[in-house]
Amino acid sequence: MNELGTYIQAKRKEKGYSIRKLAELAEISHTEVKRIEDGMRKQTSPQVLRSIATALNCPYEDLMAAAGYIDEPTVDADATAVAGIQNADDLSQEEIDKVNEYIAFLKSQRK
Amino acid sequence: MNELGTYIQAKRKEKGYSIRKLAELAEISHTEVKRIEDGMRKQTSPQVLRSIATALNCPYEDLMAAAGYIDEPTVDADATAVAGIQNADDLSQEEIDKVNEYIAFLKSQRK
DNA sequence: AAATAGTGTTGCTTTTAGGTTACACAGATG
DNA sequence: CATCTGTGTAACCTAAAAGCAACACTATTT
Repeated sequence: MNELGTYIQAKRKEKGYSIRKLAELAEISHTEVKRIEDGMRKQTSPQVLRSIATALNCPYEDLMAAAGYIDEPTVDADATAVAGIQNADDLSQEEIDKVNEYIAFLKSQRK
Repeated sequence: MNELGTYIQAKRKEKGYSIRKLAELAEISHTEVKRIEDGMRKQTSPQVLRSIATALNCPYEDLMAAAGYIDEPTVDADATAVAGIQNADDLSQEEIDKVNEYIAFLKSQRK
């Protein structure tokens, strides 16, 4: 079983779905779900991955990454985006370093 | 002709390649290149797109986006990622606000 | 115990991505 | 003029993705 199959099966069982239930939600055949989980597909189409991602309510990018179609979005990249830090696009390297220092300072001040 | 086909053909002609030359560089059949350019493929595989991107020396992500497989990387999202701000994933809202204030302060100090 | 519904699994069929070959038309070269 | 070489295009074939139908097994229900 490959990475994609492992990922999908884990998510599916986590949700308590049967193969058929997931297939129904994703509007694809249940045999296809099984074959993907078993790693019997060399090139599962992005279209199908998108359907499964929607059905599992998990990020499409994760499935694409598990399938080897894109690089894993780095944790740091996502984290900073989620964090809501604004207007950091045109900072110089010195300024970035200062911001990172400041973040470290803030964390050290936590009680 | 769809977006992907238009993009690839434009890049190909820009490089002065014939259909056959591009196919040779990408190590796929020239008929497949033509069909993709003509938009006769519903689901061109990411594998093939990767080969074409390499042959054309253009970003794979652009082809994936043109095919509708991924979203165009948003400028803002990339900007914060590129900025290199670290360990901001677990900041509280107050801390984020302070960081944003600090960034504004740094910018105001520029001469 | 028999019927029913749910589960995973497997063979068969259809559809389509991709390759191989061949065609028609140009321009260059003998 | 005839032959090669490169261009795009189209017909045919193969392999793989995806769907359909049926199987075996379990658990529940009548």
